[in-house]
Amino acid sequence: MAQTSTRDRIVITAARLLQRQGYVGTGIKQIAREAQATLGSVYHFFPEGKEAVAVAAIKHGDQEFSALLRAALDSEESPSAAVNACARRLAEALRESGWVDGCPITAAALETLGSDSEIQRVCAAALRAWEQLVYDKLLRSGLDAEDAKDLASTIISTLEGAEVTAQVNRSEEPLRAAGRQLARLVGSYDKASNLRDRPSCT
Amino acid sequence: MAQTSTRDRIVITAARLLQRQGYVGTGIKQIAREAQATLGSVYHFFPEGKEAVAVAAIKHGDQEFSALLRAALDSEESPSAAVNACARRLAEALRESGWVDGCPITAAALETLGSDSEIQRVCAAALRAWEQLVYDKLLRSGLDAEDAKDLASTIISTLEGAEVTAQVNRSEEPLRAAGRQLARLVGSYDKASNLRDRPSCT
DNA sequence: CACACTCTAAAACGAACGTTCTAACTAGTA
DNA sequence: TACTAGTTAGAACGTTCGTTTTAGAGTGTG
Repeated sequence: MAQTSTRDRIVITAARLLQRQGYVGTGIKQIAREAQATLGSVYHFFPEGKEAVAVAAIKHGDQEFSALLRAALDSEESPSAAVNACARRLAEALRESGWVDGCPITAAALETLGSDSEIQRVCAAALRAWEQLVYDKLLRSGLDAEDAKDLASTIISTLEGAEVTAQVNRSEEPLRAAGRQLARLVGSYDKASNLRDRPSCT
Repeated sequence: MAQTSTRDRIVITAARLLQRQGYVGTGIKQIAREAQATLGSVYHFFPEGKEAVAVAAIKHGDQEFSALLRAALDSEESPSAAVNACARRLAEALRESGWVDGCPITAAALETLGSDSEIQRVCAAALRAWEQLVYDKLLRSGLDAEDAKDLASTIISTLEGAEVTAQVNRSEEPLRAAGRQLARLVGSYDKASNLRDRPSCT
């Protein structure tokens, strides 16, 4: 962290703080302090002010989360096991952070719902990107396009919600339960085709 | 609203604002203004300050959400249809509010994760209560206790997450998709027993 | 050396924050 | 009328907010 550029330190620190305290709860002076930068540096790199810092930070969090999701999805071949792996990795990361580092965008997204700020748009884009990752995995596994669309949306929603529930309860269990149930749900689409092809049950 | 007591107006207004802007994003002066009360009144009824107002507001939102959930769960006999009804009613209410009135506690819960404030505890209690409502419905429908526990947790998580996704995307679709998938998931537990009892497939 | 450019430092601005305080108004009771 | 308790009104305190401003280092090029 000492050899990273000042700009990177600001973005990374802002991402962590936004994720934990939300947009309004995070001061630009706090970002500067914890990033070991000065207020002048922050406004030098982000002359448009706080919102620009937040947008960059959310994009950073988006990519980090995408990487985690991609790794988990690629770690298992079957889509149901892959989805379960996502939930398990999220649970692990959440516990290790002391239940504070959850979804990088939820808090900021909820606070800026009323306003039509740029923050809204990057959050929406992040959600869409994550859904696309899941969607692609499901398609590669041979699911119907329409089924995959509904499923991918639900999987992201469930992971999102289970993460919040896990944070509030300070427990991995909501995420683990969500992983199990999502695996069962995804598996039910496989089984449907299995049943169709199985000669003993038609 | 004109004939409700000042205290009630404060609580109801605070609940709406907390739900839309979160805890730090909602000022105590704004609460007083929009509740048509004065700052003196607010501190008269809540001498402990902002946090006490928030706790009362969140408890109010909890009960309102519980009522909606209970009504939806009771509107259908089969558990899968009931869960789907929950999602549909949430989608309806969300659209009617212009995508701003989502889950009454998520925003406040996320902001106060680090601190061990009373707000944390009421939010956790609310989540547990909602889960219990779903759990009871599933038990009444004849599911295993262990299955019902996992399922109820996942259902609440999914509704929670789908609501956020729907808000960010300004669309009912995430909630409707979640409702469909949750219905399928719950139905798969029914079908398991159906399959077991069906003579043509053993 | 001088110059331009990037980056950092620190002080200061008005506005809004949560909170406290005192004063006044409105019943109801004697 | 006088007294009390419950409620409202509004000014004021110190602090922090996001932002602006001005000045000063650091570095490579002419």
